[in-house]
Amino acid sequence: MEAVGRMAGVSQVTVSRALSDPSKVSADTLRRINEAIAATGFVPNAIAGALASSKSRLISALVPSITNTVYASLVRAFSARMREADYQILLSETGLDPEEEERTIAAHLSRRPDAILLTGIHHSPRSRQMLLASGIPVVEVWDVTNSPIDICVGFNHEATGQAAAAFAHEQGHATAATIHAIDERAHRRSQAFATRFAELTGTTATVVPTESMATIAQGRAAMARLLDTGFRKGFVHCSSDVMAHGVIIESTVRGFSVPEDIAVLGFGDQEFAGHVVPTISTIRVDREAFGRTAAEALLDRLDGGRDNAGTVDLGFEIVRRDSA
Amino acid sequence: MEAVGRMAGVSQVTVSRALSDPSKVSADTLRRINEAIAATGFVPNAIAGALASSKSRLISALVPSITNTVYASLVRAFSARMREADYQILLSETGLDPEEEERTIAAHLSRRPDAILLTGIHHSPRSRQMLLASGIPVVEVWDVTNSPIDICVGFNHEATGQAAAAFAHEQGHATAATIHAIDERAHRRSQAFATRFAELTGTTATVVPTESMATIAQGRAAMARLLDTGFRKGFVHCSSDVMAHGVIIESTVRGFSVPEDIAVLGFGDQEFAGHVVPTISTIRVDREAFGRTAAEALLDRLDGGRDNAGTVDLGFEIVRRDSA
DNA sequence: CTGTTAGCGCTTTCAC
DNA sequence: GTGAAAGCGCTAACAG
Repeated sequence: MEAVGRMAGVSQVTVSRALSDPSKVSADTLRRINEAIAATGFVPNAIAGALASSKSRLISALVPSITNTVYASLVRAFSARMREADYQILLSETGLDPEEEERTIAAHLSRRPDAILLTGIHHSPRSRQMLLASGIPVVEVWDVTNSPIDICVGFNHEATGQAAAAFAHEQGHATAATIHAIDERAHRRSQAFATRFAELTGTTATVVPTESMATIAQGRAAMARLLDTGFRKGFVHCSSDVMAHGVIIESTVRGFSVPEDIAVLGFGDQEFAGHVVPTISTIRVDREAFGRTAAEALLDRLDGGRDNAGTVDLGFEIVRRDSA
Repeated sequence: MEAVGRMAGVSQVTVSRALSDPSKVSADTLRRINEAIAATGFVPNAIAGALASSKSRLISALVPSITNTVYASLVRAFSARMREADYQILLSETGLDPEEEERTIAAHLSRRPDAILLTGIHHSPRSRQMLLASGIPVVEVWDVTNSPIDICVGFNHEATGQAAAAFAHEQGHATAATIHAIDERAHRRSQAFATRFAELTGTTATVVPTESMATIAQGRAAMARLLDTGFRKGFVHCSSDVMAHGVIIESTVRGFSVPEDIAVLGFGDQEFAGHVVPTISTIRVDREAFGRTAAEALLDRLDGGRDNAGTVDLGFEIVRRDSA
């Protein structure tokens, strides 16, 4: 800035002003400064700016996995909104390990982000403490709780499982199974489904956990195991559309018809769900809305808003298609 | 650090040393400092550190879209490796617009990243200039060129299209079409396919562009259009597995059999390709390898390596399954 | 509208 | 092994 200022015949501060608020500088000065910037190829140093102003214009975002469409589209919507407001996103994957999340949170906080987005509501005590101590707005997405760290935007996972059980029951299914990926929230949806199904029908649903994240291969394998143990007819609740797709394929290949023999309900309403054959009935959650709402809540706070702490439940909706 | 030092009975610099290189501090001092850190909940300010040392330990990464599995898994592998080396990733989507990329590059460079990863080899002149002026290592991934900005890790898109045409020809197909998403590289793969197919068979392949990114719905719609214009038998080259999946679904629904009537070749070897019915023949590129190789090249450079500029072609492979 | 003076919280010399 | 001093490149008051 010093050099740019010299070239434009002004001091360093004036250059700073021209960049941060052009209206504070005379038209002629502004022109000369811009020329000097163009000539030198000057790129302001945001690190120095952040240190001096203690505003980093950086938002940190932590998700379990970015290859999972569900989180990726949430982050996309979140980033897009934050970027409009001139914030950048420091993104990290935390995987499934809370220890890993704790380390990542510490690393992110050292960059002094202006706010932070976390996935889920379970964080280690030390994580909570660091977050609270940092004093920045925190938004937890993709789940709801009565005791958020700060802001929380999500939906009730148990409620989706219960709604799925009611849906199965209404359709007269007397037998059911629930297949879920290795994911704490998927597990809770499955459990809620099984519990409510038992309450409604008196019959226990088989819970089939898989050893990894949701893939078609895992869905097929899980369904294969279920069929091998004698499952012949009934309702299959899946923790994701990808799993459901695998379940449908395996069932069809083995000669069962969907939904007549086996009715399948997915979760997430991913793009393909409405376009494969048979189309997949699913539980829709508006992923983009989570990202957008989380961003708005944070922006409101960053603009001086104080009273929007608390939980927002964005709900869900069962989308009935051909598979169930 | 001042406060931590006071509590531990040492100066601020000693705290700094204890954190950056514990071996420079006596065992006893180290212990007292660590106690003080634990007691105060001190989190070092990486912004100040970066300003003082002019090393940000930040790597910026620009991809067209994070919801596209192809780029997401590439970034995943890249981030994982960089993180092992204690670097964090500043990630942004650039979309399809080069202007947008230029703005994003400027914003990223202002954070003084230690290196930068870009997707593709086409960047605006001003982008190239800023990148060069920044003096940091630059890696371009997912394509190859004879004139990389610095390091380049990718594969030859034209070559994949040509190989696909040869593959179609070997199987005796006399008619062909190629469907591609709105993506410059997908377009080049399609063109290369059409050109080589014409050279080999004397027959022109129909090129079917779609108006958006790859989705099953787009694949189905494109195939519907193709069938509506009289396509009945032949080879369909697709710019992605997702498109291919849509093509297969639409063909099947309309009573055509795959691969007997219509042979379909995808691109990317995504997870589902080997598990849907029929399994999808595809062109595999090792996405994780691109991310990992790019990371290694950057790390080498950041560790003082100087001579690894240039292009690495990681190639591709046709995976023959049931759809073609 | 523009300039001067102080830092922001670290790392980097250079002493001791 | 430890400390003192001098910045890194900006922004934030405060003058004028």
